[in-house]
Amino acid sequence: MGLKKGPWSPEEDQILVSHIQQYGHGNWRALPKQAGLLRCGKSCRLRWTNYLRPDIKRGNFTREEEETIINLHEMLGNRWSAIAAKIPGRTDNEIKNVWHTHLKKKIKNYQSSQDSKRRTIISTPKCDTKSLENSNSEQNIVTSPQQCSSEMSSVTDPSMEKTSAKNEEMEYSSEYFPQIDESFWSDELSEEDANCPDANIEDKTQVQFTWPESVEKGSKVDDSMDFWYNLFIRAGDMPDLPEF
DNA sequence: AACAATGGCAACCGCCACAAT
DNA sequence: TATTGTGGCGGTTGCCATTGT
Repeated sequence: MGLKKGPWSPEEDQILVSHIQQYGHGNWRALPKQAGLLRCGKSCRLRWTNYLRPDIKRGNFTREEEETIINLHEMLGNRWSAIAAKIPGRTDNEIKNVWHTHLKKKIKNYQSSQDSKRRTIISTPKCDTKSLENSNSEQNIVTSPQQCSSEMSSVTDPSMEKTSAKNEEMEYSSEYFPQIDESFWSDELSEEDANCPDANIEDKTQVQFTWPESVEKGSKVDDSMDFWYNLFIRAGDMPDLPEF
């Protein structure tokens, strides 16, 4: 009753900081009353942990921090507090925000450019694209590991309904997310990506089968290679794979 | 210059886990 | 064992600044 909400004023910040410096924050619920703040304890705790704590690091995230977030998110998912615990001076809220506003988009763009680079399907005579088509009646092209894996899951469980949220989850799934390289950190498409020969191709069955040069044995891309390998096995033909 | 659309971020909300009673 | 209080977490909202038309 009568509690203030919304943005904190500098005066409120000052009161909270000096009270915590003097008495600590043993009991958040009791704190605002003791400090003379018209805020709920929860609001005080959030303000302190996300903004006023002396060990908070302000300013833009460094490239190393962003990379750490991406790697940890790959391992931990949306466990922001666990991720924050590994990045000194950053809060879970801040990391969550930077993920949703910057990194998610970056990853999406990067994935599409990488998918475009290693897009499948085979123009060599050894590859039987017809059988690929037959194995997938709805679409005659498999454009990405993500798309493929979702389609395969629908094969194993045709009744399964996928919501858009689920699809988005698949889209951002890192199962086939390759190691990031320099191009990831650019907001612009690289010249190479922009000129990617299959970017505008209409007949995607004619797309050349290539692995990106950056792929190295032992990288996470190996998982997707296994995937493609299995797919070709299913399709009944196997293209020549490059040596590493 | 005015308005609309978009993005970034701080703050709030609802839920959950856990400890104390 | 059930209830209550508290802190913590992740998802969401809403404000404000910036950008586009």
